[in-house]
Amino acid sequence: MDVAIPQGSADALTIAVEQLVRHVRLSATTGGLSSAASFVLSRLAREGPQRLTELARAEGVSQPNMSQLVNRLERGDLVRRTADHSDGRGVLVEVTDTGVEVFLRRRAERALALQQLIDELTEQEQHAVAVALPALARVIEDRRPPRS
Amino acid sequence: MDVAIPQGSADALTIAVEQLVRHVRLSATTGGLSSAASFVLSRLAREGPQRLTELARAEGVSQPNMSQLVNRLERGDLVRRTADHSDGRGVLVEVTDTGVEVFLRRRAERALALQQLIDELTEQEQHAVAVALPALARVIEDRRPPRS
DNA sequence: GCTTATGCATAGGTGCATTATGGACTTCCG
DNA sequence: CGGAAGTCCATAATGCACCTATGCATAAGC
Repeated sequence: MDVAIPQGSADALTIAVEQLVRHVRLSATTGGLSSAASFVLSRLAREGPQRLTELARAEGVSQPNMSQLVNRLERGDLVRRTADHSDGRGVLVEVTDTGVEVFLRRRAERALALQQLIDELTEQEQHAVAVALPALARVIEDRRPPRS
Repeated sequence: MDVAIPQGSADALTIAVEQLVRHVRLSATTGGLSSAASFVLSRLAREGPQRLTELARAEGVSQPNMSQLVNRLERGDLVRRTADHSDGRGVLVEVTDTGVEVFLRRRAERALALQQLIDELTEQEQHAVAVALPALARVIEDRRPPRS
């Protein structure tokens, strides 16, 4: 069975990405805030209260999933459900002060962990990372156009 | 609430990483082989049959988790449990032909998806990605030293 | 005002992770 | 040799993150 991986190939990069993904997910446990939860808090902090369905679409997950996620966040006093006065069906999700605080702390922790990784790279590699990661994030963002 | 992100900072890179993580996880569903499963198949294909505990340690997950994961893989005919004749307690996990095939197909799919992202980058950014991702994978690998 | 569409919650299922626990086997040592 | 200790693995119970299917409530259309 030939599973060898040519250096620098798309396969090699794929494996590197998966390694990175796994590392982030495993180290994410510390701090008690999952990746999904962090994304939601980040969005709410950036853009203010939002409709639940809006959140689900923006995060690319199903509406029931977002309902559950908001439930968990609500249990931890990180977000709050409020009524939408302009639409009796709607629910506005709003980040709490605690939520902002926890989110910022977690983001700092993650940044520190990433920095520790980056510190072990050569200078050239560090520069490559500073270019590559935002570039990838950019095309990922562009790829999910707001299907309003 | 100030959640602004300075360009190029560790925070910005952290967010880029999380974007990448989310993208991979969302696109991972297609193909029916999770990240964890893929890692195990990859290792078994590369290194041959291994002890369950060995796998768990190598992948950095708990032993019960690996038990369950092997159960699921076994259900899908992707791996096989065999007895370790030199140790009655042990279980050797072995990838099946189907497992290798499925794994290779999935890896090709992921590589294609990544390639599509990379194709949208500038040439300079592409070069940065080719340097940065393997470098990060390397330091992540180094960071999990074999605590025998 | 009735029908249709939308927003959300709930139920039920899967996968991935954890800790706690127990059974089977090996190993070590007296 | 035989009992104690350690190792390997499985199971149980729990939590999060995802899904589809379904149903209720409200809004919007005719």
